[in-house]
Amino acid sequence: MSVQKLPSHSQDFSDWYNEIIMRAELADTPPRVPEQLRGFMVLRPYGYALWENLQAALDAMFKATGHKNAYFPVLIPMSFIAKEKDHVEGFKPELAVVTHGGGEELTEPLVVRPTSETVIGHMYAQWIRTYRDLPVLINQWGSVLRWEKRTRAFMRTAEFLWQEGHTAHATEEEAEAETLQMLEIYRILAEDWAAVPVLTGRKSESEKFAGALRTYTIESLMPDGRALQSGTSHNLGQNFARAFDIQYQDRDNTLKYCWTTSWGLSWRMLGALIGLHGDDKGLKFPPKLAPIQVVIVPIYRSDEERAAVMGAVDHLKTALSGVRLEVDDREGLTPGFKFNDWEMRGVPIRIELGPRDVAGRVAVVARRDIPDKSGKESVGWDSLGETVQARLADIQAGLFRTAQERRARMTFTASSWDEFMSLVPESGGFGFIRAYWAGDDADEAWVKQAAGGVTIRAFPFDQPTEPGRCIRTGKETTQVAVFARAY
RNA sequence: CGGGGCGUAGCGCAGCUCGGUAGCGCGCCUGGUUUGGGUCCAGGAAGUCGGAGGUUCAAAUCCUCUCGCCCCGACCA
Repeated sequence: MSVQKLPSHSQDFSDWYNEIIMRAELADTPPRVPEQLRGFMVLRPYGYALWENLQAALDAMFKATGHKNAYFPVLIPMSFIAKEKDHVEGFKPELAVVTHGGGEELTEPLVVRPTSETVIGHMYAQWIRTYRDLPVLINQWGSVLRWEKRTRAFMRTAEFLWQEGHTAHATEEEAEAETLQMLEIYRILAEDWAAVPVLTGRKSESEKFAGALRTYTIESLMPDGRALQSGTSHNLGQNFARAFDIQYQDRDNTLKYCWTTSWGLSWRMLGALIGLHGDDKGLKFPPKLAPIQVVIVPIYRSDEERAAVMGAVDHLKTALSGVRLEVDDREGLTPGFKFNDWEMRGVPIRIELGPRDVAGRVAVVARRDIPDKSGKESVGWDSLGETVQARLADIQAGLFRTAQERRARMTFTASSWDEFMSLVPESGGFGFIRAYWAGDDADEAWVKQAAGGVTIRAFPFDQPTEPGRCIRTGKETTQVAVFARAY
């Protein structure tokens, strides 16, 4: 309930982001003792409610595509992690290791899961016997731990809440179809629920998941022009099946290795929607995920007025059943204060209800996405429910459209290395650059070095039909890559 | 891990150059007042001055070491 101004969303995005998360009571910082205990985050009730809404939407889509939820242990034997060569190399630097239990030194160190392919692979090896057992379609909601060096609330934390899906299939085609299907579900969550436009595509060799055959990604673009990898789906090929001996007996009576996939989306998606939709007044939550969709601010002077207004509030509550509603009946705060407070917290619609409105059996409906008076309208009680639904849908669509337009303004194409470099500032984000690419791992590393941390975010699904020249090698190619600096 | 900035009440900061025992704004508590865009008034609570060591009669202030936070890099599904 501070009256301090927020940092500017467009000018000082980093400051704005850190500040709004604390101010809106989405998250807080836990104690840092010992000093190495860094990068953890307390998710407060308002932030958790946002996560629950996201979770509900995503979980429903998982269930609708035949997946079931299960749960696996947090601690994984070190030897499991080491079974897949690329996997251990990728994760070793960020593992937290438990060496003691019950006061005794363990015979083998245990790793706090950085992801669960290994334990789940181990279990699948025991559960899968025949082609009739396939496919296995399981998802886990939980948290994982990766000892990250540079952390940032929601976007990169040491421990994070997420879901990880793990599936096993008889054929490569099925596994690939599953991988792409889950990426599409992530796209729907991002765009239709979080109102976050995302670029969909495949990761380069050097950016793919440790142990995967192919990694697909959804990439969003923050207002400061940095890319944020917002969800990934991996076709693991037979790498984990071989490492954990996940085999099935096929119709032809021979033993075959399964094809497995994994896919994960974390609370980083919340970071994306928090960062993307805000303005200098605070958050703007997309209605479909907003913890509070509508807040009613009652206005009165005398006790009689109070009684009349609060009576009307009860009436409106009934009219608005089905929306996530909060009544701000806090005493001693002026309406103006409450207006600003709820705007800061990102509530899409505010209803102002005072004696004048009660007399006319109307209420003032104010939109978070349209500032000041122009976003207000007086609506009769009878049509209030209908109007609110319509405005919520309109706000949802508007947030997405605005974000899409901004992304379009920050998406460039480069047809030569010089042109590419002219688009890249010395530091900080600048947007997406589309460019023809025929380079290899070494070329990618070279670009990263030469352009100060710019990487290939994805080879987008949206590819050109005309060939062009690779900005690095000069070779003719039909492949386009999208480059950016990432979070 | 490199470069830069900063640690003083819950939050934002002043005081440090030139040592003398801590202050401002917001928030918080109490009472009153106000309530259609961040009410006003009065009273009050709250700080090992990031930590350790040193110099000194005396340290927020000077010296040494150390820890943390933020920003920019490196690292990172």
